Amino acid sequence: MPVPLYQAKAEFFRTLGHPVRIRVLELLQDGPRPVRELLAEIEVEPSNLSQQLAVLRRTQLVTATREGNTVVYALSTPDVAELLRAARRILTELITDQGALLTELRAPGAPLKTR
Amino acid sequence: MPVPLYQAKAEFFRTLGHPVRIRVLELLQDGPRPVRELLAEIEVEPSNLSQQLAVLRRTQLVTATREGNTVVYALSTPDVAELLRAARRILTELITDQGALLTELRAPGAPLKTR
DNA sequence: TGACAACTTGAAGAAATCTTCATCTGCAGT
DNA sequence: ACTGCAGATGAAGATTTCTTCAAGTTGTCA
Repeated sequence: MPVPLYQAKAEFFRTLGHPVRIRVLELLQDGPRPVRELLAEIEVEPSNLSQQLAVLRRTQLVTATREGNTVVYALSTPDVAELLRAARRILTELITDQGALLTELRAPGAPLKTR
Repeated sequence: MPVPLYQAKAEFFRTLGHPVRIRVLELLQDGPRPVRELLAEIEVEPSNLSQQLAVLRRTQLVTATREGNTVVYALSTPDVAELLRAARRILTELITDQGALLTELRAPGAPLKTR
């Protein structure tokens, strides 16, 4: 393997590991969008958004197309949407598990489940 | 949204964004394994592996169980395996799509397409 | 109990990533 | 050509994450 695959995978996940980039990808799930719209929905400075879009472009997760005086971004493959769904499933599960534990901890006198 | 969900997602992906942690998760896809075995397959110092395992434990992606004088790790949910598969699909696609352009991936930002 | 093995933990310097600011490019309208 | 707008880029300081080393647990066995 030219570049260790697990290295590439790690890099890939790291590019997803940023709130703004996640939001961008989620917004693009519903179809292409101009930067202007992304900017309206994500609370971040224009130059910061641009930086994050550049990261997504470098890893080929999105494509940018100039249309007149605006730039339109789109997911480069629908697989990305599927990945985000898989992630959401896991997160939901992990969080509800934790949440259940938390509520039990908050209820004094209630016996803790032991596994 | 209760607590920014996209923040939690980003954190989640960041924990996957490390070569050693990825390898660990992939090895655990085939079932639980003692640290000793992980150590034999991953080229990393014991203390470093331990640090990475701690990260995975904190985010609840894996569980650790002491069995005699060894510690056995396991995926906390099979969904993790599915996520890794989805990631592999995307990566494969992105990489084959690029073909010869792969070399340029590292260097400058991809130029904008013009229409 | 003492020695050893298997891991974990804390801490600190090194390295990577983020945010922000100033500057720059490409396009449209005048 | 000049101006303004939409984004992009480079660079620097702040923040986070990594790696490594020394020291600490916990369990086993003699």
